[in-house]
Amino acid sequence: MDDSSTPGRSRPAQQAHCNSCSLSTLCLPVSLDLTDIDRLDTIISKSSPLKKGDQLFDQGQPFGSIFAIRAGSVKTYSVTADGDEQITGFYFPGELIGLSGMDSGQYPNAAQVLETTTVCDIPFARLDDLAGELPELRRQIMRTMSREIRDDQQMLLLLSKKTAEQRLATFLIRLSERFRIRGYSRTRFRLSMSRNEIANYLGLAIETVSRLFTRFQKGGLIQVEGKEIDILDLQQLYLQSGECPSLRQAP
Amino acid sequence: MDDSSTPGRSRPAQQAHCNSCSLSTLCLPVSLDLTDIDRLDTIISKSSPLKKGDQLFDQGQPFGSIFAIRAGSVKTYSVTADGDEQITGFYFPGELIGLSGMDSGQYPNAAQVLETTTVCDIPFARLDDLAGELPELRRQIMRTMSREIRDDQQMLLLLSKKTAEQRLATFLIRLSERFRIRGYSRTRFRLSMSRNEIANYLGLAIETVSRLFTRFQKGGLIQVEGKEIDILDLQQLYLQSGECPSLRQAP
DNA sequence: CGCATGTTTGACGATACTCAATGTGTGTGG
DNA sequence: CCACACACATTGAGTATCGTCAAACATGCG
Repeated sequence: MDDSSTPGRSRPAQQAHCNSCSLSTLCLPVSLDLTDIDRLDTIISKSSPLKKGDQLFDQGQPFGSIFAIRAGSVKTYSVTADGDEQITGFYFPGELIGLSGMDSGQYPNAAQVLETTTVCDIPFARLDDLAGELPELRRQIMRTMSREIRDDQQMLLLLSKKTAEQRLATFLIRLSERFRIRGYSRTRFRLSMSRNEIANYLGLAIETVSRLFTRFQKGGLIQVEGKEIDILDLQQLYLQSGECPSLRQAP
Repeated sequence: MDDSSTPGRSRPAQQAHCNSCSLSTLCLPVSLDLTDIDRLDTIISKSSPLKKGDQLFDQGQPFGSIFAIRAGSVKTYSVTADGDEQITGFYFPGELIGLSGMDSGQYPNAAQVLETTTVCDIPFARLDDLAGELPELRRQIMRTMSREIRDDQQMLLLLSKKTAEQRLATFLIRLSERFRIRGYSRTRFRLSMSRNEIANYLGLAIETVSRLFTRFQKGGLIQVEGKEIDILDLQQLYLQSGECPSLRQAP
């Protein structure tokens, strides 16, 4: 079996088709016209399905491509000097990964697949060329990076100021919103990451996360069964989260 | 006295001159040729000196410009639902602020001046136009955003995994490096932010920061006198910080 | 079916926070 | 120029939240 750590090589790369992709309103093609999307298509290749645990890229690996998720989910993480990892984000269909590698020429973090996942491989050199010709593409890339900065800073606030309870409530609410935007239920979904990964991401011990799930369930806020979660009282969860309502997007 | 919350308006804006600016190797003009820098100059205006406490922009304010620091220092912070603030970064000469406002059309955080500071006001719409014509400028903007993402993610790691001691050591080391790059001493410098701001940034209580300064001093690592700091044992401080040596830039 | 991995629950303890008082600097006005 | 006020900083004592350790329990895969 061939090495699937460099997606798109394990089998001959397939060309992607943004035009027919249901994610085009969330992903890079936003606000491109059909002609421009076709040009984007020519540089993008779709990976064969990656399976849980496959690396999209490793920390320190030379930066070459950014990746758009077509289906599945991915985590990014940095590794510290003493070997333990810090998860910096979870990514879902339509989202872009790898942009933080642009500056230094190598990925400053690693990306690993959480479940069976397919991605679009977008060679950065070619994307950059295209960005020079298509102003809307350029803007969309920048907007994506801008959003990433904003989201990371929101996480700084969470890690610095919020209690364990608020962190988990915030986490669930943000997931809920992201699923909603993608057309899924905002109250019933599957957590593709493990408790350990949730804990790591939220800066908590796994035991704390486990206890909180139990407490939220006893309080009637949620119903959990393994990775399946059902949010029973989104309103109450929102109050627990300490989130600022003004930052919500208009429906 | 006129409102200086919108710098560049309090007095007639002066044109900036990147060509003669000593920061051009750190700032936006990196890798632009002289002709291109001249074009950049035409859209940039230099602010009159801002004084401690002045706002560069407020959270939620419509996004219009990004700012480059010429002299002084600035903090950015987000405000939570219940009113307390989280500092998301400190910025020094040659660094760019405000890029996170691109996506949503309003600044998701606020920026406040820590000491007497002058900045360059760069209207984003015009910068964006210029980015369409100058590929190197486009790349530099993207690299800047990429670096911001990387730095924020480093902070996530710090807040999530490091002890109070490691956080402060890391903070001092990173400052040291940034001063070195700017041609200042890497062992003696002035902290333009208060203890409170350091504590806030590092996700600690002010008392903890104060105790750590004392402990570091007793341990012979540093010498503090108010805002003046002298790093006596950079090596040891580095060991305390738990930072990964591989991430250091080549000298 | 059994091992491995992941999750839950409990008891205990440490790190860092809160509260409170004292100490130090800085700017203002007499 | 000094005294006062105010913000900022330091130091101490007590405590709470969350992490660590440990064991039982569930889940899933070969």
